[in-house]
Amino acid sequence: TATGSYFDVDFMEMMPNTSVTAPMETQSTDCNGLYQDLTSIHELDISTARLNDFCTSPVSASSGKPKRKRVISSIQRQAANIRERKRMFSLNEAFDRLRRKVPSFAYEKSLSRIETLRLAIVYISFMTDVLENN
DNA sequence: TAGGCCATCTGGTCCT
DNA sequence: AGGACCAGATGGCCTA
Repeated sequence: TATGSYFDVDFMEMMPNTSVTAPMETQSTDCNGLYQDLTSIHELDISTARLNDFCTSPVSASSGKPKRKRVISSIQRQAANIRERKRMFSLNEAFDRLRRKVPSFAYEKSLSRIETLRLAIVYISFMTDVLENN
């Protein structure tokens, strides 16, 4: 395939409980309006990739000069989406590991990400105090 | 029903 | 050139 071995990984297999929604109007939909599984992207023919139109963004943040938008095909966009999902998945794994290290009541519902971070800060501060006072 | 949380998409920027 | 990272936008789900 034109997309290489990266797409041999079926990411959705790694996240069986992840609900896949199609909130954006730009997402692919099938004839029933259902979300098209992006993991089948490796089956797409690269020759069908459509380049986005060129256009200019207002101003480059670094140079201040008008800058051309990066051209990205729909195939590349889908690949970037998959990479982003994978990145967020590893971020959530890290949150889960942190959650397990932070004291909480077992009967409580799982800490949210922001709660986990805040509790971790408090916990680390507490443990630091304990160490310094011994 | 409003608000919090989350998953996902997207485009911009940085880095290799 | 392309991947990683990031922040904003959007929509779904859940709970008070």
